[in-house]
Amino acid sequence: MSEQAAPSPQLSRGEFGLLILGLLGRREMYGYEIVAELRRSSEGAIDLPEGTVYPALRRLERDGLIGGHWVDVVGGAPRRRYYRLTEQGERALAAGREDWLRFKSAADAVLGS
Amino acid sequence: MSEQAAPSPQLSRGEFGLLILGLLGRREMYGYEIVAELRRSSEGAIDLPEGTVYPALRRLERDGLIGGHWVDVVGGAPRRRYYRLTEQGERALAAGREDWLRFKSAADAVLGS
DNA sequence: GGCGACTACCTAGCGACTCTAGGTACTCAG
DNA sequence: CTGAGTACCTAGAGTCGCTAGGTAGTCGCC
Repeated sequence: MSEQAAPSPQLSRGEFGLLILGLLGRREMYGYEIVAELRRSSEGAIDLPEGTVYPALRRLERDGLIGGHWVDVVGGAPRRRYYRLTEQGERALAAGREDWLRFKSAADAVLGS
Repeated sequence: MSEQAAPSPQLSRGEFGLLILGLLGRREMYGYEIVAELRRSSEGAIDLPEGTVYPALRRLERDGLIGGHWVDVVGGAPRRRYYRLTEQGERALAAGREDWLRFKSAADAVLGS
């Protein structure tokens, strides 16, 4: 290992980034859609403002975990930037899922629910 | 409202603080012990450095969620600062547990585990 | 023709948190 | 006398989340 710095030694950092990766693991999506889809598929429990999501998408792209491309929409609607996982992003998602499972049961043990 | 700022609109902020509250909900503990106990009861999954825990304890005390008192130890060992939950801390822990449950199932839905 | 609502993107800057990397001070074993 | 253990602490850097704006176009409504 150590071909690259581990991004989440402790989870907690980049947690929302992981959720975005989770969504993009299902299908290609654009920022505005991610905000809505996150709210919908979490039944309102996770409601990230745009000012959180757009910078997160830029970080994920900067770090090579996702790739984006512009798509023009017919009918004068604003163009969209669609993102999909890169191969590195797939691996990060898989690792992140494991981290999440570990963290979840650890936190459950501590919180005693 | 605004008798006091809501501390966790989205979880994620003060998550480790919540874990500390969870431990202190079981019994009085001191900082150094919390580090070890967190590592032990999470089976190594959560391993916070002292530089994270001590400032977190100070914040929690500053915010009135925990109260600390010094205890001298016989035998020349360093004195310890034991912390226990205040009433406000108990309430915060209960609310935090609910937040955690909501966040957990939301994240599970998104990550699809 | 003007107003609000919606889609879709973006950024600067504040505040908050985590962690690194030290430091203090004392005890005990070898 | 060196190292390991206990137990506390802090400054500073880096990162992240969110507020609060802004741009720009379309659409429906009165």
